[in-house]
Amino acid sequence: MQTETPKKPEATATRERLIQAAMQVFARDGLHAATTRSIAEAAGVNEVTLFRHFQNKEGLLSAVMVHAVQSHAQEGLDDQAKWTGNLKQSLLHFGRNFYAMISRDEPFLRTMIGEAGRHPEHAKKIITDAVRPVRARFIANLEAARKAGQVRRGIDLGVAADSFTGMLFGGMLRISAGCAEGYTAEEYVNTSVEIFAAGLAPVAKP
Amino acid sequence: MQTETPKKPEATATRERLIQAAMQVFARDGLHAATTRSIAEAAGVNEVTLFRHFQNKEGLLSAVMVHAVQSHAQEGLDDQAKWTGNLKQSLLHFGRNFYAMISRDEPFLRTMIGEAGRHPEHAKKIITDAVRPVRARFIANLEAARKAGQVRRGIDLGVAADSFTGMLFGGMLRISAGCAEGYTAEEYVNTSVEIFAAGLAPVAKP
DNA sequence: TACAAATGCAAGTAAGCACTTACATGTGAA
DNA sequence: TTCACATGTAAGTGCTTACTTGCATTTGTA
Repeated sequence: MQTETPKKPEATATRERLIQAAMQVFARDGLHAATTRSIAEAAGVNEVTLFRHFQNKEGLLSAVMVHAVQSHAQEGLDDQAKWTGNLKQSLLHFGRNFYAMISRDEPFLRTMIGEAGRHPEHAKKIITDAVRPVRARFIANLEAARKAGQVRRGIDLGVAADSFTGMLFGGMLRISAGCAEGYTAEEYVNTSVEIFAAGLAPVAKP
Repeated sequence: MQTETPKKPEATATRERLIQAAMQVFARDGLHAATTRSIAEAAGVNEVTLFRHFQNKEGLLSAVMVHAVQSHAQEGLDDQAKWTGNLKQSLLHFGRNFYAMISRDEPFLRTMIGEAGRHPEHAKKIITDAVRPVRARFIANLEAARKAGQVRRGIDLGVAADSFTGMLFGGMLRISAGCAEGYTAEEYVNTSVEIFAAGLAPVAKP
């Protein structure tokens, strides 16, 4: 029994297969309804192997969270746009990337939202380690845009950043649930960016 | 045994107490983790009484959904503002009411979002019966504002309406989870409305 | 008073759950 | 060859779950 620190590379592979499977089953069935049996089955290993790698179901969940945060922290780093030019273009680029990211992990995010009140420590970890850096760089970009005269004053950029991502997030939840009436995800992002960019732009002096 | 159609008024009262308790326990523990035992305990009745009123747990959940939709459909009707005057004021009034509403039912909504993929029929019902009428009137109000020259052209008002409510909804999720950094819910709504109103306003001609 | 509806109470069922124990099998390195 | 590591297999533990059955008790009504 090796639990938590496998020596051989094949053990590490099994461990990662379990984490991947757990992420999918957790997202599909919910944290509570997901059974260790079904997770092991999805990973193609015996249920006992699951308990040899992780002390219990909670330990597996923690490992899933760590993995989810790590895989998210590595992306979004390819955003080296200028943000000092056309604000609408920059917002559109960021917004599309952001929407694609949250849309890809929609089932998992949905489960996490539903369970956030029941597992505050995991929710906090995701926020702290995964969304905060993305948010910080977005805010910094907005500040750069403001210095370039693209954003008017009198608006808290931290709140504005959360309004923008919240708008995309709320829309993604609606659209992925099939409750968007008469428009596509792309149209939603485009229109949202259109409104938001105009809302941030300095007022035109007559 | 009477199941589903009580004759005496006291039976109806018991049934409603069970529905109220179920709504709370479902929201607190999640649809799957909530047990019939704890629901009956929260309602102050015997567990057997629960099964005498509803065939099974699923039947209770359906009754909860019907009740939630009905109670929501009755509110929000006190919005007889003009919408042809100051757009920002109208949006602020609507936004505050909307935020207060979703904030009050936050645990329940959170659970529903998490479970929407697992119970599509219930999610659809909530959308169709509860959010669609509110959305329709909001859109109609935006159209009235546009006719009054308060909203520029070239923007799909259906998408805009969903962007606005999505923005408030996404912010509510963040704030209620304690992940808002350095601002209150009121500041969030104010800034969101500020940006959104400016984003919808007609461009100032030089 | 008699009756039926509504509830409580005690007990139990069958199934599923997380998790454990004991033992056999395969594999790569010393 | 040997041996520790990794996994599989089989069986079982104790607990909880949704849900049921039978019977006693209250309560409004005719």
